[in-house]
Parts: sequence; structure tokens; C-alpha cells
Amino acid sequence: MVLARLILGLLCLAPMTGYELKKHFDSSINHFWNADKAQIYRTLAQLVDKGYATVTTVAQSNYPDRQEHHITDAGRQALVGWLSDGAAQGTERDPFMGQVFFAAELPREDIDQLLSERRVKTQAVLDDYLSQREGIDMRAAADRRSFLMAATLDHAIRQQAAELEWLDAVMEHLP
Amino acid sequence: MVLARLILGLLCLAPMTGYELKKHFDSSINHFWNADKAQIYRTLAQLVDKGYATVTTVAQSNYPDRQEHHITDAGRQALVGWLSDGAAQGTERDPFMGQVFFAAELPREDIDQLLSERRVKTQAVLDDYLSQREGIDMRAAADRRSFLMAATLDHAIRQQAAELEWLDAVMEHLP
DNA sequence: AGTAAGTGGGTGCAAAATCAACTAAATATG
DNA sequence: CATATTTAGTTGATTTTGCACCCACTTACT
Repeated sequence: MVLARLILGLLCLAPMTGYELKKHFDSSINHFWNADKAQIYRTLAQLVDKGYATVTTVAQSNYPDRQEHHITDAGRQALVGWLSDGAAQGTERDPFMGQVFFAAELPREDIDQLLSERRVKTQAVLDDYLSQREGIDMRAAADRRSFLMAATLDHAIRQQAAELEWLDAVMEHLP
Repeated sequence: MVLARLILGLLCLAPMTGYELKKHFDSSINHFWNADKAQIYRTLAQLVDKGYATVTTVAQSNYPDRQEHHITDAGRQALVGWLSDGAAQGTERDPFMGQVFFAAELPREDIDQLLSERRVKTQAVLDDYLSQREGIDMRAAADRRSFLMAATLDHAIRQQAAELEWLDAVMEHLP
């Protein structure tokens, strides 16, 4: 149900097609959520028949018709309701930590490899986030909306950086 | 399918019942994964009919019979296979970041409340992790297995600590 | 001219995860 | 004495997610 709220949030910024929503998920939302195309279209349909959004078909000259989804007042209310609702702090799930937890079953060199591979990937993710942040840095402090959006990216950056430090510590002290 | 591997990992440490597995998930695994009771029992059944585990019914005097699950060689192989497999770095999902991302829809005081409530919860989670770590600290450096298990807890601690810092920064600079 | 990539929208299916209840006996707590 | 909690496991229904396809048309690349 988080996905439904996130979509409402995006529709709150501007009316959009499922296709555009997917692009937003892949570009600006990817540091804290990801969503499958099919899931997006299905959730959109649900939002419409719950009355949280409406659809308008907009014809285009060259490209396919846009099924433009607009948030309704009920949708806006649902969004605000979710936003102020203390969200149960669901346990973060990290498959990689599962691997580390049981990695003692592996020979030493495989453990080292597991960790250093992860380090490379984490660094790559961090670099990606850092380059994303470059495009917004200046104007971020300006209005509250941009500030908060940028803040979530900063969070992701801090998390990745903390993981790098942790990886280095583990690799150094592993008996 | 991460759950299946995690269960295999635990069965690799000792034969166990579904009930005991659930307790392990709630106590020592909770900082990076959580699992529903029903899901554990169903996954156990799958493991058995894939040949990754076997069941032995052990009668007890006062309590219900134990369905003790033992890992097989095939199971151990499957576990090791997963452990050394570079696991696709699935995007971490964090509903709270979704709330922050769209929090500008809320009045200022509600945003402050959202953040400070989160701060309290994060601090509580951190304290829980810190107290968990106290029980293992000394012997952790000893063998590799304990070290790695403790390391995942350290990771969670670092993540929570980083989040606290981030929350403070956001609360301080929010326009 | 042919092939890829982009725009836009879907369907079908299976696995994974969640919620809620239900059984049943023992032991601990008030 | 009554009520919770612990031990142990199970069932059903529903949701969420992921993967793999499919359509049709347009623009860009080579």
C-alpha cells in the first residue's frame, strides 16, 4: 500500500501517465523505492476505482494517447492521512546482511570476495546518488518541497557511505 | 527466496522447529530481516520437499511434539551457493522516506512531528540493537562465525546512528 | 533499409508475503 | 480460580511483487 501513496504523491505534483510515473520511480525515487511497471498500472487502476484519481485521455499527434491520471480531493486526503501516520518502522530487509550473517560457511577467500564485490557495488550506487545530487544542490535549500526531496537523497547517500565504512572495518578485522 | 536461504542458514547451525526459527528471526535476525510465522512453516515444507531438509518428530513429555528440521547435504550446498552469489543489490525500500519525500503537503508543525516521532523510534531501535550487542561483544572477535554475526548487528547500529544524525540535520535546516 | 530505442499501455501467472484465525495442552501470574 | 503466556503447528484468504510476455506506433542510428 506504500506504492499507492507514493503514486498519489507524484500525482499531487502533476497529473501523469503510468509511463511517466515509472520514469519518476526509476530516476528520482529509486534511492528509497522501486516499482514494477505492471504494478504501477494496476495500482493506478485501483486508485481510480477507489476515487483517489481520475483518468483523462489526451490524444497526441504522433504518440499514443496519454491516459493522464489526476489526483482527486479524496486522493489528496488519503495522501495527507498517510503522511502524518507514524509508519510502524517496518524492519529493513537486506539480503546481503543475510549472506554476511552466514558467511562463515564459506572459505576465507570467498568471504573476502563477497565483501569486496559488495564494496564495489556500494561505491557505484553511492556515486550514482552523488551525481544525482549535483543537479539539485543549489536550489534545494530554497523551497521546502525541494529541500525534503533532496533530503531523502542525502539520507541514501549517508546510508551508502556508512556501509562503505562498515565494509572496510569488517574486511580489516575479520579473523 | 531469501527467506529459504536464511532458514537453511539457521538449520545449518542446529536442527530446529519452525517455532524456534521464528524466535531466532525475532531475536537475532530482526535487525536485517523479519518473517511471518505462517511463511516460515510454509517455507520449511518447501525445503523438505526440495530435499534441502528432513523432518524428525521428537516427542516430548509435557509439550507438543517437535517437528525438528535438519539440513541435508543438498541444503548445505544450496546455502553455500547462495552465499557466494553476488546478490543484485536490490533497492532498499523505506516507506518513511516516502513520507519525507512528499511531506511538503503537510503543515510545518506536522512535518516537525513526523520527524521527531521518527527520531524517538529510531533511537529506541538503536538502543535495542546496542543492548543486543552487549551480550556478544567480548567473544565476538574470537571465531569467524560470531564475528560475522556481530558484524551485521554493527551494520544495523551504524545505519540507525547515521539516520539519527540525518534526522537532526533535516530538522535543523528545514526551511 | 533494417534495427534499436522510445512512447504508451497493458495481460497472465506464479511466487512471496501478510493477516487473521484456530487447535491444544501446559505453565506462570495475579 | 481465572486469565494470560508459552510451546507447537496449521489453514484460508488476500495482497504484493516480479517476471515475462504482448500490442502499436515513432524516432533515431547505422
